[in-house]
Amino acid sequence: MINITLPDGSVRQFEQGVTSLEVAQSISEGLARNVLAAKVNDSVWDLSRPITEDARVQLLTWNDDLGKNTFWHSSAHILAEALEALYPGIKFGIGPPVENGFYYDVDLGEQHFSQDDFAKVEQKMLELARSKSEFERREVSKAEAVAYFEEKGDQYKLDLIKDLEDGTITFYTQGNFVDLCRGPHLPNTGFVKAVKLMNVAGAYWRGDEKGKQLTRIYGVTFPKQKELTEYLERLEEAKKRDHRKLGKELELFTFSEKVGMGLPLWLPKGTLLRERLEQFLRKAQQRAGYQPVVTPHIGSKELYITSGHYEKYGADSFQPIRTPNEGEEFFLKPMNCPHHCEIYKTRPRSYKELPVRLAEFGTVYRYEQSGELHGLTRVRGFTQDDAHIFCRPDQVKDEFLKVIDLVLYVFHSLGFEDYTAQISLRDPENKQKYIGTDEAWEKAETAIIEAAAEKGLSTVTELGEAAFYGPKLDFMVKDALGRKWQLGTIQVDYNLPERFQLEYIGADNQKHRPVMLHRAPFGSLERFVALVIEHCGGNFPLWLSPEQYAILPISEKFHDFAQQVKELLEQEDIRGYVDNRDEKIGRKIRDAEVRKVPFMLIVGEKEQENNAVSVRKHGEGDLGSMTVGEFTGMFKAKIAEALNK
RNA sequence: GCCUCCAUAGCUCAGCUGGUAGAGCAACUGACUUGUAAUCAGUAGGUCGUUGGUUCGAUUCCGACUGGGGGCUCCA
Repeated sequence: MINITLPDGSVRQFEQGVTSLEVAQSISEGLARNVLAAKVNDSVWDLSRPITEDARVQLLTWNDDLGKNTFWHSSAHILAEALEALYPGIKFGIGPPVENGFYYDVDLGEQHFSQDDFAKVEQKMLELARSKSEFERREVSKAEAVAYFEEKGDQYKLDLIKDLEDGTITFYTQGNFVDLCRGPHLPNTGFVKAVKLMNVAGAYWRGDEKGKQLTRIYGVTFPKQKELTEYLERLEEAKKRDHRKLGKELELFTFSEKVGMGLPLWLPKGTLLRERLEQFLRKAQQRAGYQPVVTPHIGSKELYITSGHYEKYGADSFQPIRTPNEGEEFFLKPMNCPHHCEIYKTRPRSYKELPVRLAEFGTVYRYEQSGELHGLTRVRGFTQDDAHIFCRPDQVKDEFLKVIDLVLYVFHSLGFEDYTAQISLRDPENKQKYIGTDEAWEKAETAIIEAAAEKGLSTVTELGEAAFYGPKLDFMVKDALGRKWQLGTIQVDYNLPERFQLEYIGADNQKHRPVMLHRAPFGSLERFVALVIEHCGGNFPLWLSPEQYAILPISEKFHDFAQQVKELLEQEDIRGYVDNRDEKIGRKIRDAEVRKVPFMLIVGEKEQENNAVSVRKHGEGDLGSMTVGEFTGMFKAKIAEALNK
C-alpha cells in the first residue's frame, strides 16, 4: 500500500500502482468525470499513469491553469492529427498550450493553408474528438525516436530529439497520430467538445529570425460548447475597447500615410487628454523633488558614441542628418539620458545636492521594424515621461524605493491594479550583448531585487530582458486583447556615469562617480494613453475626459443661457461644449452618450427660470435638476475622490 | 524585416462568375423650435490605395509597391 496526500492534507491509502483517476473516483464520481490531469508531487501526470510510491496528488480540472494547459496541449495534438489527415506529408514543429488556447507550428511544404480552411479542419478535429481516442504514453529510446521520425522525414522533430537525453523520451499516440511529447495528456480526445481555430501566422523555427519560417495555427477548445460561445463573445467585447478603434471614434489621434508610418498625430481631444496626464505627473514629480528640463530633439553623433548607443543601435536606427556645409552628423534622439548627462555636467556637483532628479517629457524617435508597429503602443516617435536621477551609491536603494512609490501612485490613480512587476536581468549566457563590468551589473541587479522585495512587489524575473546598459524593473499591463505591454520602467545604470565621466565631490573632498537611475512611470505617453483607453473603454475618469460636459439646450431660445452656463464652468476650469444644433433634445443626448461625455447638462425653460441645469450622467441617466454651483461642487468632489483614493 | 490576410465616399459596409459603382451615418441647404439615446426633405461627395500587366473592356483576374490587421523576430 502507498500513501497519497491530498491538497487538504488528508492522507489516503491505495494499492501500489494506483492511478490518479482511481484516486479521483474514490473521492467522487463527479470529480472523476471532470478531472483532466493530476499533479503528482511536483510534476503533472496523465491520469492513467500508475503511482508507485507515496506521493502528494492534486487533481486538476478545467478550473486549474495546469488542467487547462493539459486540455489545450492535448487539443494541439488533435489539431495535428486533423492536419496530418487533411494535408498528408506535412511536418510538425512544436504544439504547446498558450494563455488562451494552443498552437501548432507546421511546415506545409508545397501545400497552402489559410483561414478559408479553418472550417474543414475544425470539423475534422471534432470528428476526432468524438472518436474518444485514448492518449497512450510510451517511453522510447533515443534511437527508436530518431528512427521513427527519420522514417517519417520530420526534420523538426529530429532537431528536437537531438537535444533530448536518452531515457527521458516519450511518445504519445492518439488514433493514427504519434508525437514526440513530454505530456501529460487528457485520458482521451472525447473531453474536447468545442473547437475554434483563431488565426494563422508565420513563426520562425526555434524563434530564429534567420531560420525557416513555419505556419503557426492558433486554436482554442473547450469542454462545453457554451464556454466557447462565451469566450468568443468576450473577445468581441474586447475588440470594442481596442484603442485604435476608440481613438478614431472619439477623435483622439490619427495616422497619416503622408506623415509616415508609426508617427501618431494627436487630435485636439487626444491632446487635451495627454496634457492632463502630463499635468498630473508634473505635479507628482514636483512633490517628489524632480526638476523639469528641456532638451532638443537631436544630438550629435559624438554624444551617442560616448553613450554607447551608436555602437549598439547606430546601424539599426534612423540614419543621421547632416549639416549642409560642414557635414556634421546629428541623430534624432532615441532617448534622453545622454542629454541629461550633459546637463548634470554643466558644473561641479557636491554630494550635498545629490540626488539630482532631472525630468523631461522628451519626444524620441526610434526606428522600429515596420511589422512591429501597432496603434499607439508601438510607434516610431513618442514622448517618454523620462527622468534621470543622479545619486550617491548609498542613495540608490532609497531612490529606487521612492520611484516604485511614484509608479504605483500613477498606476493606482489610473486604475491599473492588474499589472506584472517584471525584474529584467542580463542573460548570463550572452554577456557580450551588454556593456559594463560584471561588478556593476551585479550591484545593479542586487539593488533592484532588494528594492522590489522590500516593497513587497510580487515579481517575475526574466533573464535576457535587461537593457544593454543595465537591469530594469518593468511594470507590464495587458491590453484589451490580452497582449502584455511595458508601461512603467525603472533602471539602474552604472555605465553611463562612467562613459560620461560624471562626478561629484564627496565629503572627503575627493571626486566620486554618481549612480544613475532611469525611470518613466508612464513609459511613453502614447502607449500609456492606449492602455488607459482600453482599460476604461473610452469612458475616461472625469479628470482626464477631454469633454467633461455637454450643455444641451432644449431649443434655440436657450442658447444664450447655455452660453452663460458654459462661461461659469470655464471659470471653474471645467471643460466642455454647447450643442446648439437645431436638433431635438433626444438627438443631442444620444450624440453626447455616443461621444462618452460624462455629464450632459440640459437647459430649457425651467432651468433658465431657476438658474439651474438638469444633469444627466453618461451611462446612468437623469440625476435631476441642480444649480450650477451645486453641479460644480459635485463635479469637483468626484474628481478629488478619484485622485485621492 | 519575415509569413499571412486585407484595402470601395469623412465613417461603417454592399457590389454573383470582368461590361467604369450603391446604402446607412456624417457633411452641406431648407423646413421644424423641440424635455432625457437618432425630426423630415433635398444637395453634394468616389480616376474603387498606387502602379504595371492580361483583356475589345479591370473596382473585379495576375504582379509589384504603399498602407493596415494577425503573428514571428526585434524593442535603448
